[in-house]
Amino acid sequence: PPAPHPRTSSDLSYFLTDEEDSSGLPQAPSSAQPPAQRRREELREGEEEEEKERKRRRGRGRVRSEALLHTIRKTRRVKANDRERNRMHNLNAALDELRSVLPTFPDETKLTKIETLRFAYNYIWALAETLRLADQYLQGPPKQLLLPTYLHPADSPNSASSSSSSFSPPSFSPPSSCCSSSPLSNPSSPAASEDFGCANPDPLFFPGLPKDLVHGVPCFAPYR
DNA sequence: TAGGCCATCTGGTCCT
DNA sequence: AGGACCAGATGGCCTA
Repeated sequence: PPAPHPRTSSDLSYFLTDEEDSSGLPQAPSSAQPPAQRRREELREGEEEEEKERKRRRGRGRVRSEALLHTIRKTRRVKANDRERNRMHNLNAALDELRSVLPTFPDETKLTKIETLRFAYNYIWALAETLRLADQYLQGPPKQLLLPTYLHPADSPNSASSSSSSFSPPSFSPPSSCCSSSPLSNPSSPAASEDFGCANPDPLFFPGLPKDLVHGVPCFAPYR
């Protein structure tokens, strides 16, 4: 697991300069306490200060010392940071969920955020295209059906990560809901995407369609 | 070592 | 007023 980020709001000392430490503000609890606990206590302190301030305001007008204002601002900032961190965690969780339903190559490193979004775009497009062509087939089967396939980000010539240009996946696993778990040939090699035809498309990737129709699969890259 | 990716903080703006 | 959202800044980690 990745090491925790060294700079988090859990460590309140990050917010305190030397100057602030000597300003008479409540000092952060002893560093012997876990940072999270320290932060919670700091937060409680700030909330208490805020409550006192509210009462004071209700009572006899606004009397705020600079130190108090500073504490209140700091408390709000810490809360906002927590919310923002949580929001980003939720966003990342959603991205992870999206990754989990996309086809992946064995031993492939995790897709980056931008790759995940672009790949999802392509993948959905390819699935929609497959449905459309399958529908065409049902209207009247052509001799040969050209099915679309998505372009894996690792294969995309316009990939966000140019560093992946040397990537040469031997096979990939389709989503579990798609078909068998047997390794499938990669339907979109860079060369194939140039001439719009993949040499060895695997029919397993197109469940429910006659094998002889799944042939000469073109490789599209709708997202640029 | 440079560049890419990421997590986090931060202040501004919008919304409820 | 407070929370959500956003974009810029910053610094750490990793890889070529």
